[in-house]
Amino acid sequence: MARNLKRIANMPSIRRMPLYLAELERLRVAGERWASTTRLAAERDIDPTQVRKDLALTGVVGQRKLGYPVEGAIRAIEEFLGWHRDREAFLVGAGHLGTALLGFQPRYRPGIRIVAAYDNDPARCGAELHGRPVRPLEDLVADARRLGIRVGIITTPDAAAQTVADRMVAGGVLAIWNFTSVALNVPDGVAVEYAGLRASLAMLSNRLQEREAAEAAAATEEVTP
Amino acid sequence: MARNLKRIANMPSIRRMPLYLAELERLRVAGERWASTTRLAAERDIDPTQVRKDLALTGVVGQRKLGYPVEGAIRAIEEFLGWHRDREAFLVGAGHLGTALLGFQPRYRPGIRIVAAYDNDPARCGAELHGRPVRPLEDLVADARRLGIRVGIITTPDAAAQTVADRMVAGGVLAIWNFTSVALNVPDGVAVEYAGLRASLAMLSNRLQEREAAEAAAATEEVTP
DNA sequence: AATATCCCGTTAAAATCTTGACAGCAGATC
DNA sequence: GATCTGCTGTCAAGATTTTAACGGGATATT
Repeated sequence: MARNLKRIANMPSIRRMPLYLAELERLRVAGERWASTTRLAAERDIDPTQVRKDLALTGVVGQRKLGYPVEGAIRAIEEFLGWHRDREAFLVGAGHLGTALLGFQPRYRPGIRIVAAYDNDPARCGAELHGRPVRPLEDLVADARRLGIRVGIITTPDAAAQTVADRMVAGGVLAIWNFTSVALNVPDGVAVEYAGLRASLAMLSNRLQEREAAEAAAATEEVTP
Repeated sequence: MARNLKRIANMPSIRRMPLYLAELERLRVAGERWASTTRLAAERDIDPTQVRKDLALTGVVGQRKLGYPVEGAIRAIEEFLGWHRDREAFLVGAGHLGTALLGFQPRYRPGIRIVAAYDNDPARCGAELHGRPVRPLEDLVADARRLGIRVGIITTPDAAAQTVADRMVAGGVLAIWNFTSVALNVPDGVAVEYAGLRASLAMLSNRLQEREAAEAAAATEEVTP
């Protein structure tokens, strides 16, 4: 039974959760106690029914006429995603992107707490980056085992990605957040999630092209109506 | 007709394009001339038919028995996404993340070329970051108009996002790559794409929880089979 | 030359995801 | 206290996306 919890929640729903969370947190800060899906949906251009279905996945129950309790919904989503407690993570690749991730406020990388960074470059090792030590890559496996690290983040150049992933797996990591464009080869039990910066950039380019095509079409239309 | 190019391509297909591109570029570097969807798909855990359908969108045509021409497919995808030529872009928010984006190799932010950064903090302005000038936010609108900038990137804290977006729109920007979690309010003609770092993190957390649940279930099973 | 194999491209079926419809209740209004 | 409104929760329909099935040509093999 527990084995078959697969596919209870669908992917798009999970990807939308952070949107709701952000909106709900804004409402909380504004002092609101209740949030209706009507408002939530309008902000993000989603169907209200969709929002209700998504929220239903988290177990939060709404109040007719009022909506969902802001605090309760936030807690429910966070628990659903496992963001109510931070997991310790290692980051490999202390370049620009890695440094940026280390510098993020906890609010911007919820669910994880990066406890150490690793790098191949001896010049970078030994130093501290935003309060976290930068250590040589060789130590990763032993450190991960010792500390029971379950989450790894890869922000290296593409060329190093597979090697790093191998070490993470050897160290017992179960989930890898991959910022490279390499298709990582890992055993079945390990989850790899592609950060997908290029994917969202692809969407942006595509939509920009649409806009420009529409512009061009409109211009043509004026000439030949 | 040109008006109705909407919904020719579906969203998931577009998001997958960069994966194919990365794989094809690896093959090109390896000296391969042909790429079969069988191999492409196996790498990324996608159905081969899906890959063929996606590639069909770009207009590239394959060769029976051999596959798709590596060079041709790369060119086709790049043109489909509008990545064959870089668009000039402004970046606002010269913090950690903004700096990281400025420092990326062109290969890692294809389709755009960031020509200047803007920031609210006078201490940051005037300097250069990875060869690009950092200018005061007040200048953004005029600069964007003068240079005909179409793409804006927001890497500010959430609080500043809407103000920045307003200025971008005023400056004539048509597409915004939004790294904040704010639901931006923009006119109809402007496209906003959420970078969605938190969305992919949500997926990762969810899958990690699945793995751990599976572990726990397996452990229980041993006790009570 | 005939046969076998590989892989594209298209059409059909299945699965997933989104949107619409509506019953029902809580609270506000009159 | 009756009515009206706003919002939840669920079921059904619709749209989109993925997977399966298969015909057919190009190349290699015997």
